[in-house]
Amino acid sequence: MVLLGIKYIGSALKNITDLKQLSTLLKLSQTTVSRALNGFPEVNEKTRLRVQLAAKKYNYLPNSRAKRLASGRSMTIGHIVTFSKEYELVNPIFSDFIAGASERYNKSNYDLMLTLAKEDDEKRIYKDLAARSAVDGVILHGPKINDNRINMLNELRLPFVVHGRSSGSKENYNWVDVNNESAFFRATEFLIDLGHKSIALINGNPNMDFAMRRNTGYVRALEVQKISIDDTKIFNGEMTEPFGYKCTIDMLESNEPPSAIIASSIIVAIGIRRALDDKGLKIGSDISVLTFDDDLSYFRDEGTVPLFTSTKSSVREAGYKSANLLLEAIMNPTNEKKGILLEAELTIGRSTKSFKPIF
Amino acid sequence: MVLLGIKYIGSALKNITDLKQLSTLLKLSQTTVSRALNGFPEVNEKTRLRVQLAAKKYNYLPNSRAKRLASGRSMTIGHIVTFSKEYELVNPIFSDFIAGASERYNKSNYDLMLTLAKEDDEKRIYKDLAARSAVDGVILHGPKINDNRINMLNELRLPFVVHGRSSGSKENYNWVDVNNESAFFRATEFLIDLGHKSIALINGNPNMDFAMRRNTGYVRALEVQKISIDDTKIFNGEMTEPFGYKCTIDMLESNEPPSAIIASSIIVAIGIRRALDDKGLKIGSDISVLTFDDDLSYFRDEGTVPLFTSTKSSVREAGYKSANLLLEAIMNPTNEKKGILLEAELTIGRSTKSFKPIF
DNA sequence: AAAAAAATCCAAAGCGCTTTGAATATTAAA
DNA sequence: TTTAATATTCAAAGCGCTTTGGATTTTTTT
Repeated sequence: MVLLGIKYIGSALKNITDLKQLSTLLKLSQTTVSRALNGFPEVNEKTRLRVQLAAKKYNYLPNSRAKRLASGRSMTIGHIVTFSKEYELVNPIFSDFIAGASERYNKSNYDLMLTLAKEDDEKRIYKDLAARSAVDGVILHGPKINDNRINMLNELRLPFVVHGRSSGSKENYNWVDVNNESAFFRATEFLIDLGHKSIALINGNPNMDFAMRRNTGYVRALEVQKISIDDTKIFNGEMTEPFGYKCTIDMLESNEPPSAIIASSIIVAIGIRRALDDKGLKIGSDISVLTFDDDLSYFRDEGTVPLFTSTKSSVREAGYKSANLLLEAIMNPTNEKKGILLEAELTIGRSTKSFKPIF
Repeated sequence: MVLLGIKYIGSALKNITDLKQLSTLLKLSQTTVSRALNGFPEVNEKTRLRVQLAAKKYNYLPNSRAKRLASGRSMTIGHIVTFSKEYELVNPIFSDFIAGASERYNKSNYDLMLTLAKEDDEKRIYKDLAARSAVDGVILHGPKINDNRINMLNELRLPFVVHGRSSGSKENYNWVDVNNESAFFRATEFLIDLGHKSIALINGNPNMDFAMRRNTGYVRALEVQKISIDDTKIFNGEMTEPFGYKCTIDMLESNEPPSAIIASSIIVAIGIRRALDDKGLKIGSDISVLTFDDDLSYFRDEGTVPLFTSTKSSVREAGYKSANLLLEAIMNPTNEKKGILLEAELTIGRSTKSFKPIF
């Protein structure tokens, strides 16, 4: 049984799957139906309502593939997440970052395309995305010092936003970053105020921009207080739990263990805690620990007084803001490039106490 | 300066952006060029080589948007990840799952589309994806007992693979799951063998299928040994670090603390450890802890003897296999539905010791 | 009431590919 | 050498939308 071009199976009405069906049903041209659904002004409001109702009734949604081709826009944002070559590490902060970004994309009907790649493949992937015109823009994760991906993306004329920044880069680009330098300056200063003089830093890989800035903040605070920098207490590496553990054990087994440790990630801090525990030391009272906290959802401390004293900044919020900036840049390609700097807040927990000698 | 349809800027040759340009350059029809690039047999091998070389030279890649429309396939797999309504939690295991899936997709030039959504929106999203024909298939995450999403996806005729299973569901579907029942049976049995009689279980949300199966395995092991089940020692909730902490504190402050605890996630186990530490108890010697371990990359224990005794199964591998099964199902729609059951391995660490009374 | 302006709608072209069906060139069989 | 079979190529249609330019209708102005 066929009625007005719509097939019925029994009494249940079948979905309409393309514009043509819908327009013949409504006795309108495809043009008008398309315009009605896309909110163009040159269509009578009564007609628009009729169209919208029919679309809803028959579960019609425009075919994404066709829409993307016809409109010349992919309505898709690419995120390329790399894992380090040695280990196959996927940074868990990206889940929360993407949760924030996704929230923004949903509002504008953009899709999110995720590519996981080995570091060596990353540049090829950007080039491919641009060549095959698969995305309208990308988010650049984990910028390094002097990151030449930025230069490359500018040359590709692919709109992008950097999550973080790249010191040394001469390029002009959009970015969303947390004030790492200031966060770590304040963190270090806070520990010095508590009387600590030997403060270790367990940081990310040294080629990462955020690690460099954090190091700068840390060093500056020590210099202000005329405390000499002890290179044996600065660690750089992949910010895993075992890394935090190992660095801490090494220090505790050395001649002069620090009285306080600053960690670059909550996951590292968890490793530090395990090491202290193994050595029979009490966090806070024996050794103070302060961590940068991305506010990862599965580690969110719900207690009134959190365990870790931290400089906290929501990576999820960074995701939302990055996405927002990128969509703006896509809509208005002539916009000036813009940087958004988020401040971290220092939250006092139970992991820091004023200095008292224990060794 | 225009040469053979290709514009030169200075001496640098400009990329070719569509088939037409490439085919006129090569003095071939679009048909032939398309076939040459897509590996069709009806094209001379010399011609194919010539085409491939030119494509590479001019950085030509077929426009994804056009290709998807013309071929009728999206070459895209959808992953819908939900966050629970109360908290906005994004499960970190999904990073590693997706890393595995992504590896498989890359091999077949599929893209991965990620949607994060509130639980309430999920069904609408599946319907939309199907209606707008945006993906060729989806992976269903976090199946619940009697999950009606499965029924819905079958009705939508959208190919899918469930990561996990759904007990009670009468539907026929593809799935990849770890043998949770057996893993937790063995874990419990192992602790009983060590002399433990009071064993707590900190599990996921009770409506989750995996949580139910784990509970079943745990209960069965106790029953086999004629140990009565103590409901006050079974906890269900979102598997966060604070949840592990809180459950443990509650038990330790009760009249009869357990001598061993089984955790459903390494993140919960970290919370347990913190609680034990706060109460001055030593993990392993005072209270044994055994955890299910998804082998999350950022928590991977590199030491020779890992801290936690665990039943381990790589969620990354599950991701790869799920992706593989889905692509198979898409290629051969008439294939029988298939289930893949992964076994977890019991790895002995330092967090479990034979029972000795401490209270 | 006719003319001008505004509102509403439509036919057809085009997005950049894939794929069908036919044409042409080459090779094998008679 | 001719014919049949095979290999290779091509022109054109079509995927399901958006968008252009024009046609038609309605409203406003004179």
